[in-house]
Amino acid sequence: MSDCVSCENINCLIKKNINKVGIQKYVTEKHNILCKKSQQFIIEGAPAHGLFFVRKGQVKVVKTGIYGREQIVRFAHDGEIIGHRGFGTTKHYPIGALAISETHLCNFTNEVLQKMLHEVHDLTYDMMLFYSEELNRSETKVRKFAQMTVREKVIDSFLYIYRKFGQNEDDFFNIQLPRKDFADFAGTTEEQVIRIISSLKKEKLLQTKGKQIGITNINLLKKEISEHNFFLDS
Amino acid sequence: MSDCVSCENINCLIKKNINKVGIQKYVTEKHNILCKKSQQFIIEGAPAHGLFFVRKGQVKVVKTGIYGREQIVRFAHDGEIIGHRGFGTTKHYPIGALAISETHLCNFTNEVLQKMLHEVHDLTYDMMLFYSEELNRSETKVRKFAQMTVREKVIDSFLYIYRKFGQNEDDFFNIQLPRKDFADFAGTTEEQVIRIISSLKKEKLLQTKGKQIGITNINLLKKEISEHNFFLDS
DNA sequence: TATTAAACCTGCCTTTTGGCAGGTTTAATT
DNA sequence: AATTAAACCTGCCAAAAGGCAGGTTTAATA
Repeated sequence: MSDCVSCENINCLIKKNINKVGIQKYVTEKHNILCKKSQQFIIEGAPAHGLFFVRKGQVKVVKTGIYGREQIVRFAHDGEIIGHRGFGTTKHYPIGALAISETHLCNFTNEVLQKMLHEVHDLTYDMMLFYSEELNRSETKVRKFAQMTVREKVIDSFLYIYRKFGQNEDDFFNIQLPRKDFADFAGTTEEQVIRIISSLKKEKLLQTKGKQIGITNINLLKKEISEHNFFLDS
Repeated sequence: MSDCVSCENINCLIKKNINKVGIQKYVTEKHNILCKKSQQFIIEGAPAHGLFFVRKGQVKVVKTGIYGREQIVRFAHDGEIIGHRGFGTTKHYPIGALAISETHLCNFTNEVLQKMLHEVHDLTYDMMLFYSEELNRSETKVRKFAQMTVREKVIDSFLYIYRKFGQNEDDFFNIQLPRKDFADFAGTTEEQVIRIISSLKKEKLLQTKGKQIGITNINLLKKEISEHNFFLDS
């Protein structure tokens, strides 16, 4: 059983505000959910029934695109919010979400959340700032998609995964994703990703071992993006 | 001179909350600014000195992209917010903004804004919802850029301009933009836009007269996008 | 361990997109 | 009205990206 006081996700907005007056009674109303690997816990288009926080685990957020193509919006792990896009005027989730590995979630229903936000103003303010940052990230992504070559987009995806999940002592990502997922995240096809991985291996920037992928020369890889491309982050 | 009470932009978040307690003293501190045509009032990368509201006029929001390519993030007119991307953790504007036609702006400094948001909680809540909607729009745009063909992206841009600015009695957009701006907005090149305009004219979906562009068959044009593409909006 | 399915890889070709060059039209200025 | 500059247009070709086919490897399962 998880209460927010003992939670160690210090980047979680609830945890950050856990000592504010009025929040306690709402926190006791949250639900704890356990998701098995590849289990979907938000279905795109379904009525929004609240906000999720990743207590521990790995999640991918997806959106059905044109011609039914799947688009991976982002990946998330400990402390991060999922389903905030369903909050606001739209009463349906615009995205789907599923656990990549076994994942513990905290869920606040929309009713609880709404009451909480109207009472705990510091939390509302933090949420506003959070959305504001998400917006900046998203618009950076728009620019990337509009202007990067496929090679750059794929490299950018690797750097994103590196930043977010890190690598183990053997220099492989701490998360296992099929090539197809990188393609859906970078906005290209599986074949292109595979081809670019091949090139990057020849250039000694990347290594693979079965499904595992790892960056062997992070600085050179970063350089390839940042050359034309000042201060991007997401 | 403009005070918010007599303002007719009912979609403006300040106007919407003008009767809430505590807001009046901040509203008197806003500045009124008049921009001439093509005058830039936000410079990308400059320290953020507050939020702008369009009282009356037409604005384009730009972002320098890769290889120095210009990306048009969005267009704005009466009642809309500009510069909200500079609010939050970043202390610099991530975007630039300039008037397309003569434009009256209202400006709140960051200090005033911050105080106001900490006192008028309904405004903060509305701002949060606003950001949330902007985020959804932005992510829809990511998907478009990732998956649409150039033709679809250009058509989508025309529909966006049509929705936002409308057309006059002769069926031309109520805003004049060069082909290059459509390209920068759609994420392609001027030549492609020109080619697609040519095709659309032959197909009797579009008309032009000098720089002016207008949609002559909105339903057919919409259909071309919505065919593969359920419920997109932005 | 043998079998099977899924994921990965590569070569080949087609389609899409981009960029240059050089022209025409339009609009602004003198 | 003549000049000039900006915007617009088109043909041509090169580069980039995508998709198919058929193979290999890897991992899961009986």
